[in-house]
Order: sequence, then C-alpha cells, then structure tokens
Amino acid sequence: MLKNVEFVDKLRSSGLRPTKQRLKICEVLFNRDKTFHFTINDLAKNISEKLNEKISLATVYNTVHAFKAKGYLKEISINSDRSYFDTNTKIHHHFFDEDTNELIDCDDDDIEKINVKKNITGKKINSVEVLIKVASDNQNQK
Amino acid sequence: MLKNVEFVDKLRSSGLRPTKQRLKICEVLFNRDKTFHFTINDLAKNISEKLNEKISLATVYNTVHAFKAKGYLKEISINSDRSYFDTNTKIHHHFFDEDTNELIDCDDDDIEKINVKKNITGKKINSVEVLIKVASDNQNQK
DNA sequence: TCAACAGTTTAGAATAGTTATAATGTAGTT
DNA sequence: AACTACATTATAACTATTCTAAACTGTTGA
Ligand SMILES: [Mn+2]
Ligand SMILES: [Mn+2]
Ligand SMILES: [Zn+2]
Ligand SMILES: [Zn+2]
Repeated sequence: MLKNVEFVDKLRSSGLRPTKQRLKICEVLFNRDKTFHFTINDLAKNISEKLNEKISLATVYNTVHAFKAKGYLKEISINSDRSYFDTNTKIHHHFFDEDTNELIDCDDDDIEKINVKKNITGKKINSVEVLIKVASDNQNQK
Repeated sequence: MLKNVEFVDKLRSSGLRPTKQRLKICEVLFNRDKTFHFTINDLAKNISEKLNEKISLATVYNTVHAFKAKGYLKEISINSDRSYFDTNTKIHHHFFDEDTNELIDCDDDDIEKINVKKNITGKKINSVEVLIKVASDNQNQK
C-alpha cells in the first residue's frame, strides 16, 4: 500500500522519470495488499475501463517492460499465446487452472524444498520453479 | 526406431490417414533413439533443408497439432514468443539454458519426488513439473 | 475396379500479440 | 525560459500462428 510520493521516489531511484502514466500504472499494479498476475491486455483494459484513463497501448507495453527490466515485475510463460506478468518477483511456484487459465501463487511451504541432484557443467542454476496444472475434478476434464 | 510400416499402423490406429507428409514427419520426429525438443520452425527447416522435401508450413502446423492431440507430442511454453514441442510426452522436468535457449530433459531421479501439500478445492492435479533455469557460470550473466 | 466421399494438403490471406517508428510532448537541469 | 534527454503516442510493421477455400488423395464399398 504505497502512496503516490513513494512511487515517485521508487521510479526516480531506478532512473525512470515519474510520469503521469507510470504513476497511474504503479497505482494499479502495486497499490494493493496482494501480489497478482495479469496480461498486458488485462492491464490496458483495467486502466481504460475502470479508471477511465487514456494510456496508449504502446506506453503500457513500454512501462511493463521497463518495470520488468528494473525487477518490479516478472514475466511468466504458461501459454504461448499471451504473456503473463507477476507482481510477485520472488522465485515461487504456481498452480495453473486449465479450466479458467488462472495462475495461482503457491506458498513456499506448500511444496517441500526441491533438491536438484544433477547440474549442467559450466552453468549455474538461476531458478527452480514448479508448475502444477490443475483442472476440474469431475467427469468432463478435457 | 520404428519403420515406415509401423508409422502407418500408428497413424491409422489413431484415426489419422497415413499420408506422405505425415509419414515423413513421423520419420523426422520419431525415428530416433532419444526424445528431443523442437519448434515448428526447426521442424519445417529440417524437412526442407536437410531432407529436401517440400511440405507446406500449414501442413507442418496441422500435423504437429494433430500429433499433439493424439498424445504423440507435448507442447512446452518457456518463452512467449515461440512454442516448443517435445517428443517425450511423459510428465517430466526440464533445464532451460538461458544462454542458448535450449531445453534439456531432466531424469526423474535427478529431482526428488515433489510433495505438494496444498490443493485447490474441486480441482485435481494433472501434472507437477519443474523448470530449472540455468545460465553461464562466469561473470557476464545477463 | 473405380466412383464417391471424407479427410488432407496447400498457398495465401487473415489474425493477434507485440515491437518499431518518428513525431510530439514533458521532466529535469541550467 | 530554454535546452535536452527521456517519454508518450498513433500508427505501421513484424511474426508466429490460424483460417480459408480450392485442389488433391486415401479409403471404402458397390
Ligand atoms: Mn507473438
Ligand atoms: Mn501470436
Ligand atoms: Zn506468481
Ligand atoms: Zn522434455
């Protein structure tokens, strides 16, 4: 739950000018209790419909990429036809609901620490993340 | 290492007509010792360059999707801008080399069995897969 | 054997998410 | 206020993928 002034600082301290558009996007993304997942389309719709603001789609893309580059967002690929972004930038696991296409964060203590026994020579491990695909329990699971 | 006749049977038994194009694609994909990962583009290039055959790109897409629907291929999303396919259709884990964009299968016994303690009500778990991102060990890791 | 039909291939058009362009606008600095 | 670098914008371009509809082919059964 940050205030506008804090976003201004945050942006400036990472070398990004605190423009109206970026501050508005900060509000939408970071002025919340919980982290969440979104697509660029979700975000653009959210801004134009609910907030009645006009931010160019190009700016939404630019901003999301800038925030990702600064480590304020993380990109997640579950489905090749659209990119998901995550305001939770830590390494963490997900449930993916195949019925609704919804991503759900998995608490660290919901999965025991993963022990990777193999390693690739000359390479270091940057992340180990689990994806758990779930779907409706009843008969008609596609 | 299947022979042509076996592919004919395999296709027919899954309700797919054994056409020249499908048989050629079967050869490329399944006539090997090891499973592997590819993109549609890789596959199309492979066919046109190395095998000097002319299969329409639309047919390559159609066939890969048909094979996926029949369970002969699995789609993997690591990167939102292109889809990877896997001739290993079992549930399994991957290393992803961020330097080369290469996917590497992880043997089952390289990772201890994953214990998921949480579950989503009304949903059943279809798969639990781990993605391990690796990159060059030295100074310049982007 | 062969006509008929459903399934398949194909080139090319269409689509959709994303990125590039280049003109206009704005924040920060002097 | 003037300058400059950075940012926004509309729109064009790009690219992976899907769609279309016409031509072709495998299969069936008379
Ligand atoms: Mn794309
Ligand atoms: Mn696309
Ligand atoms: Zn998440
Ligand atoms: Zn694999």
